[in-house]
Amino acid sequence: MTDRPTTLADLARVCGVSSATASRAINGKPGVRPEVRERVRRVAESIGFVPNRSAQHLASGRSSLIGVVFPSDGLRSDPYAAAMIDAIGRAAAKAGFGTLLHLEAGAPPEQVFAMLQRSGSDGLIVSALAASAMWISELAAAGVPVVYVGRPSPDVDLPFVTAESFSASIRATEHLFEQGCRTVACLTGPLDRPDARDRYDGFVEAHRLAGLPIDDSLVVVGDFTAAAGVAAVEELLRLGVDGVVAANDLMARGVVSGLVQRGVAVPGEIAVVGYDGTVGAEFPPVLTTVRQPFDAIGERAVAMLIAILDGEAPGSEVLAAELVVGDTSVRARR
Amino acid sequence: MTDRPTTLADLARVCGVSSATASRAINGKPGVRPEVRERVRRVAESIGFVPNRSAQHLASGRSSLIGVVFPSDGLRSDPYAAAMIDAIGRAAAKAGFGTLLHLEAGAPPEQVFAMLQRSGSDGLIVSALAASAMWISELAAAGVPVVYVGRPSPDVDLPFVTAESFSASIRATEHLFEQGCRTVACLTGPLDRPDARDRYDGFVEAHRLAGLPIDDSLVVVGDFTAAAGVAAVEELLRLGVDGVVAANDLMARGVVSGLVQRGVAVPGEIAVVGYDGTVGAEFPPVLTTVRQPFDAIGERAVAMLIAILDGEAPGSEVLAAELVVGDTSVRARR
DNA sequence: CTGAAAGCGCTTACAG
DNA sequence: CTGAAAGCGCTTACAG
Repeated sequence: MTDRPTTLADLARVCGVSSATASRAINGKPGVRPEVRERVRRVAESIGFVPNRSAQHLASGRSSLIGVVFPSDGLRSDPYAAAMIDAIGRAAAKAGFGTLLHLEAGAPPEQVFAMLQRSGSDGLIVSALAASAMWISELAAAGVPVVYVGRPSPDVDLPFVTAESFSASIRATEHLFEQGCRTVACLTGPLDRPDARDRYDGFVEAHRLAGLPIDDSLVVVGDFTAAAGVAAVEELLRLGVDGVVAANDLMARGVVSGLVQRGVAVPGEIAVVGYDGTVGAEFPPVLTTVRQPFDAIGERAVAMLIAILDGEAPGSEVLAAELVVGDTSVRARR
Repeated sequence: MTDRPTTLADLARVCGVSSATASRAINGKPGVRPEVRERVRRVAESIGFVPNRSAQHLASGRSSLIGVVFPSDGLRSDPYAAAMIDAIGRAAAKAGFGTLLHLEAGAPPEQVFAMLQRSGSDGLIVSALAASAMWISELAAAGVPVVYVGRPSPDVDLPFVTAESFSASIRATEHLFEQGCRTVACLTGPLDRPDARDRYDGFVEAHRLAGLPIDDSLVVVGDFTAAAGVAAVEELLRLGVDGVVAANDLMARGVVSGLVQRGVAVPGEIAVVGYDGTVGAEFPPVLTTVRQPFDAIGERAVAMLIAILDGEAPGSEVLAAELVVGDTSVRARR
C-alpha cells in the first residue's frame, strides 16, 4: 500500500528469527518461547509491521473479509438498511473482519454472482431484502458460508437472525387498543416477505386475542417505502380508522406526514405505530415504534458466520424487539 | 471460496496454453492471437473460472479494492452518509473495484490507522466528516492514494470532490427572499467544517447582494443532527424569523417538525430550506432543499482515485448542486 | 504471439 | 521450541 512496505521477512531478519517463528509469534500460534514472542511483537510494533492480507489469504485460505449484500436502493432510501449495515460493520470489525459492501444496484444476476465469487470474502451476510436470493442459494450450495439478516423466504434453507415480528406486532396492536383505538388498520409490507407476513399475522392475532372481528379491508398492502405510507392515507381516511400499525418506520412516517398534511390530528384522531426504531423515528412527532436490536443482530450474524467457518452449523435466531412509545400513539383515554 | 475453485492453471490446461497466455487473454492484455483469446474466454466462462483477487493483488500489487471511510454514527443517523456510500459503492463497482467499508465507530486512532493499512485497498475515499483526518494525512504522506468526499479542513492538502455550497446557499437564501421572507435565520453546521462555513458564507453574501443588513443573532450554530434542528426552534421563534436556511436536511426536518409541533405554520409563518436532497426530504411536507449530485460525486471521486493510481495528480472538483423547491418554502406573495 | 520461471508475502506441514 | 521449504494463485519481465 505504501512505497516499500515492511514484510514478515523484514521483521524476522531484525529479530534474528525465521519468518515461520515470526508468523507464529504475531498470530499467537503455539510453539514460540514467550520471550521470543514478546520481542517479535514489540519489534513489529516499533517498525510498523502490518501483515499483507492478500498474502495471508493466499497462504491460509482465510481472507478475514465478510461480504455484506444489500439492495442498493435500500441503503439510499431506508434508514433500516443503513443501521443494519452499520451494525454488521462494527461487529465484523470487532471480530477482526473487514467488510466488503455489495450493493445490488439492479445489476444483472450473473454479475452479482460473479461479483460475490470474485470478492474473495470468507462468507456472506445477506439482507432478506436482497433480490439475489436464488444466486445466494447457489453460492451457499457451492460451499460459501451464508447468514441472512432478516427472515428469508421459506424456500431459502439458510441460517438467519431476525428480530421478533409476530409477538412485537401483537404488542403494537394491543398498545393501540389500550389507547382506546377501536378500528385499527394494518399497513403491511409485501406479504411474500416472511418478516412482513409475521407482522401482519401478529396484527390478526391481537384481534383474535381481544375477541375483535377482523375486517380484511383494514389491511392495506404497502412496499416499505415512505411513498406507500403517504399513498395509503386516503384509503385509511375512507376506512375511518382510528389507529394504524405500519410494518416499518418509513411507511409509518409517511402516514403521519400525510395525515398531518391533511389536518388530521395524530394521535388524537388517528394513532400510528411503526417498526424498526431507526433514528428517523426520533424527531417530532416521535414515532411509537418497535425497536429492532440492530447491534445484537449484527453481532449474532457475524458470530454465526464465524461458527460456520469453524465447521459448525448454527441454528437461526429470533431476537427480542421492544415497543418504544413515542408521540404518535399516546392519547387521552376515552 | 468454494470447495476446490478452478484456477488459472486449470483454465490454461483445458485450453492447452500456458497460464501466462491465459492470464493475458482474460485480462485483455496485448500479445495474444485473437482466436486464442476468444477461446480462452469462452472456456473460462463455461467452466466458471473466477480469478482469485488476493493472488492478483499479490502478484500485481493492485487489489482492486477501494476503502471508504465514514464516521460510524453518520451511517446510522444521517441519510447523507448512506446516500454517499451508496453512490461511491456503485461507482466503484462500475469501475471494477470492490468497496471496503471502514466505519470509525469511535475506535482509537491507532486502530483506525492499522485497520486502514491492513485493509490492503488500493486507495481511500474519505468523508470530510470522518474524524481520522490526521491519520488519513499520515497515510497519504506514506503513499496511500486518498480522495476526500466533501471539503476537508484547509490544512488537509488532498484532492476532494464536493457539491457547490457557497452559491447554492446564496440561491437558497434568495429563494426565501423571493417568497417574501424578511427576517431569515441561518442554522449552520459546525463552522470549522469548510462545507458548513461555505453555506454560512453564502447566506451572508445573499444578504449583501440584496442590500440587507445581517444580524449576527440570526445565525444559530448546529451540528447537522435532527436534534439540533428541534433544539433551535425555540430560539428561532424568539428571534421572530420568517425563514430559515439550514445547512442540511436533517436539521431542516428537525426545525419543520418542531415548528409544526408547536402549531407554527410552515411555510406560512416560517419558510424552511434544507441542504442534501436525500430521500428523507421527499415525504410531506416535502422539504425545499439543495440537492447534492450524489452519483456524480461518487463517480468523480472514484475516477480521481483511479487517476492517482495511474500516477496522475487530479485537482479537486466542485460540482453544481440544484435548488429543489418543495412544500416548506412556497407561500403566497405579500 | 507464446511459454518457462521467478516472485508477490504469507502459512503450514515436516523435520529436527 | 525453531527453521528450511513448499505452496497458495496469480502477473510479469525475459527469452524465444
